[in-house]
Amino acid sequence: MVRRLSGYLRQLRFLAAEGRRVVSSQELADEAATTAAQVRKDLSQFGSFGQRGRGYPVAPLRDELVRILGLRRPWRACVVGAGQLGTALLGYEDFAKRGFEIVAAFDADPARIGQDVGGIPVLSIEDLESEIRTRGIELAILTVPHGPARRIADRLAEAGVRGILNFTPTRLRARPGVSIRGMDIAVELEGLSYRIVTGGEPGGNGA
Amino acid sequence: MVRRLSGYLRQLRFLAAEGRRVVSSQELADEAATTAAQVRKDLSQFGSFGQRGRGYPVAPLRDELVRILGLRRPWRACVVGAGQLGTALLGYEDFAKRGFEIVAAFDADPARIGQDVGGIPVLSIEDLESEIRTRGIELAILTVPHGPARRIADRLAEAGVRGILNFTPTRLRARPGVSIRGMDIAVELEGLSYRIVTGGEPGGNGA
DNA sequence: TTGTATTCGTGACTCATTTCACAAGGACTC
DNA sequence: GAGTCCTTGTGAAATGAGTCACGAATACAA
Repeated sequence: MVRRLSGYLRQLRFLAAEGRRVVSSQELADEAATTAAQVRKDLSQFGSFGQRGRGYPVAPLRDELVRILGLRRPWRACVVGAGQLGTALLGYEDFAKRGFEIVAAFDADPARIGQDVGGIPVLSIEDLESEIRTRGIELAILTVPHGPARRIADRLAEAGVRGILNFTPTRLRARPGVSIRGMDIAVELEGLSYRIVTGGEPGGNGA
Repeated sequence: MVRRLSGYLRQLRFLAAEGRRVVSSQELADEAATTAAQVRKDLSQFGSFGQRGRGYPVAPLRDELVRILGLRRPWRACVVGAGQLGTALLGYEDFAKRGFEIVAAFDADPARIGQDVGGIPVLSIEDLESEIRTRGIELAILTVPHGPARRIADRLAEAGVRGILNFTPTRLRARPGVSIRGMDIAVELEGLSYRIVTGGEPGGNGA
């Protein structure tokens, strides 16, 4: 359901940039691949933002969603593991626009430590805890190999990180106070495979 | 639910490599962050693979899941967009082990076309349709910028690709016969943000 | 062989999500 | 200002997912 809220927010930002003032639940639904009733139900959980007969005011609803999703101020994030994938993510400018500021990367390889990737410093994994504290890092994107993944996730939790986006194929232990979200690419491909062979409906999950 | 099946499969492969012969629903549940009853329900949808009083035979159940998930023979896949992220994915060896063979990459940049990334050729996006047909490519991992994303997705569908794993922040139109799965990193981060500010339980989605 | 301990498979139940249907409220026309 | 057209907000119904509880089948010990 939060996925859908994200979808509405994206569309609202686009509409606001276009100068649109109001939007109907139907229009939001089309773009987010859901139904008008679903949009209204989703939004009504948090309040009554629309106007009957008119629709939803674009900018105020966008701001409301920003608030609901906890994006009023940018999150300070880091990438742990400056390998190929990690480095690719460091160059991803969209993060800043969407409210996530990547302020550091960490790696164990001395050849990489001290480098600057698009203005983001690559720090030593040895200093993980202290750097997280001094830089006020709240989120971590984990792109290390399977081997050290669990241990590093534990260290991140210990250092006070609030959320981890886990790109490793490792299932992390849940820790109180730390939200974890997995992004295993192979798992997603398996999901595709399953849908194809079972002939399920194509659309499915957010695209 | 397919996500859980993937989790069981991963664990079963691990157990098989260790030489284990049988495993209980409880044990599978622990590793996949679910319950024993859930495991049994999930598996019973496809048949009766366990033995009462003993558990599930590891190798046969693994093979059964491989079949259910459509992984009996490897899928032929390509990466479209050989930028930072695309290149990173080309180097990801786990794909082969999990049943996905990346046979080509596509890009529009002449400087990249003709290169070889870890044995995988970077082809011209102009030849997308013909190369997909001659190489028998069935899946595409889309890592192009927002601008051309929709058009390229349409071309992929036109060329007969069966599934698209969409890393772009663009919502693709559903096309009959083409399964689409979105992996928008910012959306996932927003999900983390929401869970943190609302104080929801940490564990949540697969890690 | 009998008894006890396991563990699967499954129907019944509960809980959550989604869809439906429609009254309430506002805009717009003539 | 009366009538018509939209569109939201929301209870109620329908659907789906997950949990529970227990019978059936097996292993193992005595």
